[in-house]
Amino acid sequence: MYEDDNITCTPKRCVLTEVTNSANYVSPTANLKLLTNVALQYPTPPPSAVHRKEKSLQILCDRFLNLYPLHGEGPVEIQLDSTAARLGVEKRRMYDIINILEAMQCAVHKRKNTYLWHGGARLNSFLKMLKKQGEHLRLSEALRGKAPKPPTPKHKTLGVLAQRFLMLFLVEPQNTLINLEMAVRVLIDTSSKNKTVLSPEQQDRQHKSKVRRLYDIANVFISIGLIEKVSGNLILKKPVFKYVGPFKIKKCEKSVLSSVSPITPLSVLDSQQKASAYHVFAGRSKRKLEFTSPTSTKELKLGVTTPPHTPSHKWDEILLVADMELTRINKGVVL
DNA sequence: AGATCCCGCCAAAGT
DNA sequence: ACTTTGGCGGGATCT
Repeated sequence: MYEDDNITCTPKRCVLTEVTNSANYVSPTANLKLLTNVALQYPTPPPSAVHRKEKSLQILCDRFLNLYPLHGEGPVEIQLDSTAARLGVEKRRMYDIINILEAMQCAVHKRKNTYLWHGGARLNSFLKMLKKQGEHLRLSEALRGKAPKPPTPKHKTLGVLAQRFLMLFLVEPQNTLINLEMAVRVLIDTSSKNKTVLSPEQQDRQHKSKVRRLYDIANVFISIGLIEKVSGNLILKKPVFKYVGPFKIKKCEKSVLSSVSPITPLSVLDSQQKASAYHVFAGRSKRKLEFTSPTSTKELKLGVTTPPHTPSHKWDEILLVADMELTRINKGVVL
């Protein structure tokens, strides 16, 4: 059922005697032993090579969603260990995925080893809240160095990072392209690091680490259908991402339906909603994912200037990103 | 060579 | 003390 996804074709049949040079009949048991030995003779199929892609978080998440669809019935319980086994991965990888999905309200940590899967049932409303939160954090301004970068909590950093990464898309005009460099810049809290004045070396390490995480996050976001990687842009070599959610129906590799536009309008994002909860995640644990406590915004009092709608075509998009990128490059290191 | 990011060590949080 | 979570970055792989 599962696990068959990777199989591309059936290995070519061949008679045992061809392989063993033996014409004598052997019992099934002996056969097995023989085959095992023969198999060991052959060079172990490249343990890596093509396999790396197969092991990507995106693929893994795809397979995970195969087991637990975004658009399923009622909530379902997920056992991490057994799921990991079914998917044939280390349990550690399950944490990578489930943490991000949890941050998207797709699942809730119920108890040890157990999550309650809600799928995308809450996604739309949650995205609305994320956008609000993003505006509250003034991420749009922060992106352009017009506002301080919001401090980041210490727990659930992957989940928080995922949420904030997504906020960037929600807060910006539709179709804004965002690259990882831009994102990391706002998402790294450089301001108050206690007294630890990050040495330029540590800074670089931190930066790289954050980028790694964003790659991970981007991969599951892509799997969920929230964002897309925009490839082949002529201006920037680095990849940029584009928001395409919520609920872009995953195009199944196998069957292609006739319908064309599986993209749900983003109208939901424009409506207002009272966002009262900062603590998004239920649960009594210390490892609670929380939105940054209400930023004590008394220093800068600017109205949120999120542009209403700026339908822009490709070039505008690219130029926007290019502009920001150039600005960064020219500006060098900034606080 | 630089971008991408899998893998798993090991420490913190939880029981 | 033991187990479960998950931060983190070395280095393999891909472009």
